[in-house]
Amino acid sequence: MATTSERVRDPERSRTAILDAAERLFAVQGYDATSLNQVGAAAGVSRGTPGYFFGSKLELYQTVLDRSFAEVREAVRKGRARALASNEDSETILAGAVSDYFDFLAARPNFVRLIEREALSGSRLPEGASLSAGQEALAAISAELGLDDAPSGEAAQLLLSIISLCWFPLIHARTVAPAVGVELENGSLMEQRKRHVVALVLHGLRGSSALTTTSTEPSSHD
Amino acid sequence: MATTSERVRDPERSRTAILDAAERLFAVQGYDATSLNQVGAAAGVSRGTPGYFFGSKLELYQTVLDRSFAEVREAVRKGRARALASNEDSETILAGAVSDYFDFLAARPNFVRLIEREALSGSRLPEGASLSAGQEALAAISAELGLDDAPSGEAAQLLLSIISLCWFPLIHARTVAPAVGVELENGSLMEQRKRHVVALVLHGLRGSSALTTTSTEPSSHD
DNA sequence: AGTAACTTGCTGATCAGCAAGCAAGCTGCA
DNA sequence: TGCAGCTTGCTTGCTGATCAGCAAGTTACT
Repeated sequence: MATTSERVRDPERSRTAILDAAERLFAVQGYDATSLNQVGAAAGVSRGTPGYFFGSKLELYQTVLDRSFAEVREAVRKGRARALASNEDSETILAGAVSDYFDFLAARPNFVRLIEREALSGSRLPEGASLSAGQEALAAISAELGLDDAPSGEAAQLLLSIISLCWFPLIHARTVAPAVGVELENGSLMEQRKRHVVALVLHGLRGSSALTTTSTEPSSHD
Repeated sequence: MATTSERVRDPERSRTAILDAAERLFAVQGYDATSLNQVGAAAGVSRGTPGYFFGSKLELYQTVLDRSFAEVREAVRKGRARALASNEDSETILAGAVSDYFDFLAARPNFVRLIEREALSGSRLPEGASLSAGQEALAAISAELGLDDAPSGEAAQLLLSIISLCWFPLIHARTVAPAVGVELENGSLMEQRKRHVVALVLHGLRGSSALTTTSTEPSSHD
């Protein structure tokens, strides 16, 4: 109180504020379109402070990415643990997992946009962080489908389809979706979309070789 | 001497060369990261020529987009006409359409990237061009499923799922796909992905209400 | 000779990174 | 206890580079 000068020094708070601001700005505007000036202003510090804490714009960006991946990785781990501890049947677990993943992405537009921009920039994802999350998810779904090794890659293909279906409407809610007659701009319409995705995955699963090994030719297993 | 022919003047050729170069550069690098200098160089003209023909960078970009949409619209129209003229059953037509759409997108990475960047920029698509292509595709699939009016939006939801599944692997072949154990970097791996997508859509269709609840049983259902 | 098809010079704006500066607190020593 | 001197947190001035758009110039074709 007596020491309430204009600025309270708190490097941890500054660091976090800068990371939060940078994550949002990089996600919304992209890397190039975001200036350190903007990041500083949004974080309530000066133009030079992001550089002071993170060295360079690029290092700041990489720190943002790392933090996001860590969060995703943690979420996948927890989701898997919950599924393992559950007593539901495979279909119910899978339906719940798809629904949860849909909601997870919907709640993290910054993450989705950052990855999307990474993809457009042509770069690969940092192998450690992304692979560990992806492989954990793959292990979970493989186990659930009883395809632990899955040399055919069926589980991986299905997982990629689930991600595709959950991911796309978030990115293209204002572009492709309305063009084909699907409105997604409010929550209940997005819920409807989610139900369709869950149903499609379940129906696809029932008819696929993953559980029945009968539908498609087991052509070149050797 | 008389015609040193170092430069042949040909405005039509220059225009097209500039549009081609701009389409590629905008798709690969994005709007902001692409300078008119680069466009001119890639098109074999000087730094000022793109501005001379198109007025401004923004007008050049919009012309690029318009040209791309026109091509897509035409492709959808032809695909629909072909499907209408065919005598195959619904499932076969749908499987072929999904496969063709997958290949169509794979052959047009510039288009996919341009739309993706539009989505990330937050802008909507030009209503005329995108709606006409999307609604035409929707009409085609609705007719095929016997859901001409489809107040439930089932056909639109399915169409959006098809687009999601075909679109996503093209964008995320180097990001999400390898993270979950799906490699897509060569043609045969992409073919495998396509087969999975077609199978998933067909299985999902068989189990969905689209064919089983609303209309009379189609003749093909086993 | 006239006009369309280009090119080149210029201007003001923006940005990242560096370096210098300033201020807030801490540490050690009297 | 007090204060000098140092470290850390943070700001501001500067520099070289890039870019879009415009104006003025130049070349080719009719």
